[in-house]
Amino acid sequence: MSSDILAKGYEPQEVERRWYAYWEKEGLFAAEDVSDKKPYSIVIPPPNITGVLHMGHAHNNTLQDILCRFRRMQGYNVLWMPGTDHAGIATQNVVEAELAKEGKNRHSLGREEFVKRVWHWREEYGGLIIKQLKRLGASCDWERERFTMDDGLSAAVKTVFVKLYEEGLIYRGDYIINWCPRCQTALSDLEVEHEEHNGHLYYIRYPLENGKGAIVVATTRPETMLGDTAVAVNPNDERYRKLEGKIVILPIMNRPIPIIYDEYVETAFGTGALKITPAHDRNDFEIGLRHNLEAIKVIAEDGRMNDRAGRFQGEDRFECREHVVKALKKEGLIEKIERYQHSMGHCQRCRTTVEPYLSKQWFVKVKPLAEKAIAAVQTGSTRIIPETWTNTYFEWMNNIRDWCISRQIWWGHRIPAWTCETCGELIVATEPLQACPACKGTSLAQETDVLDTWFSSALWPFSTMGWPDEIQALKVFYPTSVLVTGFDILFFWVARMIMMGLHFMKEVPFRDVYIHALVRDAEGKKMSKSRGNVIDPLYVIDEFGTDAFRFTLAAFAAQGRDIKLSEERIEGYRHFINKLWNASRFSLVHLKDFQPDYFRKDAKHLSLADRWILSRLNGTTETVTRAIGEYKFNEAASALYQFVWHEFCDWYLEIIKSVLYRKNKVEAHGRTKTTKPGDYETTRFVLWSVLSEILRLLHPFIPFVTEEIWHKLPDTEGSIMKAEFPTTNPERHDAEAEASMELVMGITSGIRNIRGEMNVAPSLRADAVVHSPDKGVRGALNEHQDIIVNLANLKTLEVMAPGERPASCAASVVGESTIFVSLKDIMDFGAEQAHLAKEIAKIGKELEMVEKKLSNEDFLQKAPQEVVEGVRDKRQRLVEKKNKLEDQLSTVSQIAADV
RNA sequence: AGGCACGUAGCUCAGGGGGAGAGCGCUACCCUGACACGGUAGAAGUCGCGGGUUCAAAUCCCGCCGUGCCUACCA
Repeated sequence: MSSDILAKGYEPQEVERRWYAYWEKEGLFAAEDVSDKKPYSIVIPPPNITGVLHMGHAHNNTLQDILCRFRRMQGYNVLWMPGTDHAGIATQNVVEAELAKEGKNRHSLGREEFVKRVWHWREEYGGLIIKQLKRLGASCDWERERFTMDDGLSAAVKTVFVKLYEEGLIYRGDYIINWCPRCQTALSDLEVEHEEHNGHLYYIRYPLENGKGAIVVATTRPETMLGDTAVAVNPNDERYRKLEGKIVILPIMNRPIPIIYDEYVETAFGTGALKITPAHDRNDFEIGLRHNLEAIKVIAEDGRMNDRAGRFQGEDRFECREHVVKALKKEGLIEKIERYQHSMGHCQRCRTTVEPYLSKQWFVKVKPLAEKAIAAVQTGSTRIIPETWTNTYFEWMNNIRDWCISRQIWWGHRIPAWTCETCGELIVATEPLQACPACKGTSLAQETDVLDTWFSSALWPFSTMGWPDEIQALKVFYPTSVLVTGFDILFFWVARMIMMGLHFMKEVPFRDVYIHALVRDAEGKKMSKSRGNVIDPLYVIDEFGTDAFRFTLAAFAAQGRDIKLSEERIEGYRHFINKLWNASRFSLVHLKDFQPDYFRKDAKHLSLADRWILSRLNGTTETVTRAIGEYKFNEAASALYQFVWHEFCDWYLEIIKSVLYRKNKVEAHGRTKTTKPGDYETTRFVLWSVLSEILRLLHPFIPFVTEEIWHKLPDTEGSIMKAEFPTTNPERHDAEAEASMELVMGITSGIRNIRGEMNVAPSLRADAVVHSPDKGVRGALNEHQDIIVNLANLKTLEVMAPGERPASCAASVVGESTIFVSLKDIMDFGAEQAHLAKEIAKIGKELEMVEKKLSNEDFLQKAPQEVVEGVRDKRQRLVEKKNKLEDQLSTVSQIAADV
């Protein structure tokens, strides 16, 4: 494109739409299955098809996109694998709600029709979040988009299931699981969320069979007593010694149940006697196994009492609780009721109180898999970053329990198992069989349960790449380079991927796991619909532009700290985008008709400012490259912010204006000053180079605006996505230039400071004098005095060895130099005295601390020599500065007195 | 109950044994030809509290307080 001048204001909407379409059309997101380039791969944490883009997605995917764009520009063959998750329970709930509005339910539809309906829903709405990710600028290889229920992934799921079953790592059995009576399905331990709840502890008297007294048990769930099959006490509990072998009569049910002895019972809790309901409590179940107790289910799948609950049949479990207590009270069997706070499990999807429930389910035997997964992190095959999460990972993995993977819903991967209706044989196979291998019977009933959604997610890193087939992509891109995710799914997903990856691929699924923080509201509260404090990413994008949004997320992404987001903060970074836009606009005006090839050969006579900005650019490139490599996105972002705004814009552009304008026949401030021939073109060359590299450094963070400007920049070809990410160049590092510029900037700021303090009108071009004892410093200042004159708005600047104090001026000390700004008619001696006194006081404080240090014998002896020397130097500098300021003060006071 | 993280300027946070930093906000002045979504200058912090290690602690260690989160089978 030609070097058009940029529009006055940056308009994100139009620019974003245009460039995203261009990137897609040009296939710039595509990974190569065969390539000489080094591979770099990331699999996206697949968002739920029911999801709409929220802040968590926005943050998560922005970071991934930064990594992918960065590596692509560095020349890697990047695969960012996208896709979505079928989200079993969540999606089923959504479609069921839709049906309910039509007065239907899934049972009236039947399984097959219902599943069809969900697929329809998915076709219609399931792609929404993908569209939203595109607005975020996500550079996924969309050609490869996968879905956890598509054919390939379903094949992977079946293969894994069958293999694990054959290896004895999947089994079916009757155990206590978490049951959601509303969703009517089993849940894994992880899908249950515990919350503190104000309940009661009921003390219930169970009379002894022999009529001689009773034993009192304490429980929070009286309704489960209907299914009690024992009362347990601790064998070491003196109080209950003599009850050995005794029988109690279970109230209401009038069922004789034994008193048993089990170490599990805590003597200190309640009465030290525990009612045992093996069918409705995990621990009771285990005690029941040890003592061969019957397990009586009294609650049905819908949370209502069943036929084993006697006269309470049909009542809701909580309603039943009240009625049981009432009945017990009536019989005088309630000893007391205490208020009691305890935690209760809730269904992650619908918040219903979860019921511990005895039922036949499928489980994964996790221990053997977990051991290898622990080792992988211990040995560093996979690194978890920040490291602090490894503790959490180990903690969980060491205490892991078997994973209940069967769900009694219809939307999901149906378990590939059949039961022979003739002989009862259980058959597990990837494809349906014609006949039972045991009895040759042909009446085979497929398992109706589906798998936990996370079962298919666990295979994501290799199932998306074509496994179990031997696919080229798998060879190139597995293991993936990094997984970027929030800690909330460390166990659900990350740990399980590591286990499955190791088991089936014999290799970890990712080298790094980068765990990022949560996005919260401005007060640090979790964003939630019910709180009403959510900020919609799409609103933010519309309002401020994607780039401002992305840069904000990156700038706040400090490791280990949550992001508190507010519109105000995003607005701040919109200003940065605008600043870049305008700096580019300025640059492009002056790069009109610029032909870099000519100057590339001849770019020799670099000015101080040129050498300085190139050196600083080099340092910034180094910082940014290192920081992204270490996942320190905030460091990279703030280094760029600092460089672009405060070095490039504030100083470099301001300095080169005099060169650029003169050549344009514009006399800056009406002054003309000769510069060496070729300066103009050299400056343009440096300006062009620096801007070009700034755009490339920023592109991973703010892809749209950088692409837009890139196409206006002379001598660029095609997309900035294909441009090389800047590399550091030792030749550009120029300590001397940085030192000289620091001197020049220091003197400039010093003069500006005096002007500000002494209320010199900004329009007034003042005269200034610098006294400097160092010949080198004088030389440098003389050489670059045009910079100071322009930026401090001076008429004249005189640099000389310390000598007589110029008349009617305010003074300040910078380094070894003393600066004088002539004030003539506007000299205010009182103000100058105050100004100097303030400076002296500041130095005095610093000096005091330094003196204290140097008077400490231990410090002088024990501290490293260079530290001691450093402090001595500092004292020297402070003393000199103080003396100079005091001289000035006494002179000014003298003059003030004379006047 | 156990574990983890955090407490630094009014706000949001970097930093992490020897000179307290940034952004926003605030104050003053300035519509100077890229940008008022801007410029220049300025004010502002016993780095949560107490102890310890050290010549030296915001920084390392211990305790406490506060905040947030995670894990847990005391009914």
